[in-house]
Amino acid sequence: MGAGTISTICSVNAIDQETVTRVGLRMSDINQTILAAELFKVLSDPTRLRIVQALLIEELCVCDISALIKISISAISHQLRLLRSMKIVKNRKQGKKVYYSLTDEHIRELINIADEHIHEER
Amino acid sequence: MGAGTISTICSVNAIDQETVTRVGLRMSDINQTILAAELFKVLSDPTRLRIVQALLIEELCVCDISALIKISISAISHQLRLLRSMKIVKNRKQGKKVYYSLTDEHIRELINIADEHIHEER
DNA sequence: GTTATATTTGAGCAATCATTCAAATGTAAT
DNA sequence: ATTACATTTGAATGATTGCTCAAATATAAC
Repeated sequence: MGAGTISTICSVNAIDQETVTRVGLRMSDINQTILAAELFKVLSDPTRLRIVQALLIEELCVCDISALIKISISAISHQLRLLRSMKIVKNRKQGKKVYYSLTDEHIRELINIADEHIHEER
Repeated sequence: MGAGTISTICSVNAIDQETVTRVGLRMSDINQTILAAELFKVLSDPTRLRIVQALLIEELCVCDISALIKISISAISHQLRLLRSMKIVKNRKQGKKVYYSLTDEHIRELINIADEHIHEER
């Protein structure tokens, strides 16, 4: 037998090496892919997406987000922390309350296109 | 004490009910949010996103995708099944091979916008 | 200071998920 | 029918994740 150490990968002959290298050259950098995946991941949870959708309308405090989305304050706060770490939202304190808002409008475009995709029956 | 059964939620007084109802009226349907989250979730895994990026360039067989992305054929096949179930990709058989391609070009827009977002230093 | 309210945080838990492995299916050549 | 190759599938596993609960901050009113 012999052959390489990679056992689960296709036998060498089957791969169209020309195609693989051609496409490989046109693919973006893997690190960029990972960053993009992270961005999509932020929007991949219904709770987080709902928070973002709400903040697209106007700035809100934690308490009101919780009432609006009907999820515990603690859960909201955990998700806001994640959104903050990803630089999707920013916050400002006013008295006892903390108000959150979006840092970026690109998010709006992403959500709009996703909605378009969904509305197209197939 | 007294009050309602919801203990983790903000005490009633703190919620700005007017704000909550105003924003609530402008929010999209929760089911639509869930569908959009599902779409984002498809793109939230680096392996899946890489597959989609490759198929944006041209149609590929499972074997070549595996060689290109350097992930086992089995893992690729599992992800392709998921992508198929979400109607993101379609396939055609030719001999022993199965060729996959994208069903929809909206995906390209989503990925482009995500890339724009990433390239903006902050 | 104490009390009350608003938010954050950490640990713990159940659920989800991406991958691997082994076995099964499909397809073509001998 | 047998062999070889390409892909699919199911079970198992380790890792990640979203939520809850309890406790900790932070801020303001008393």
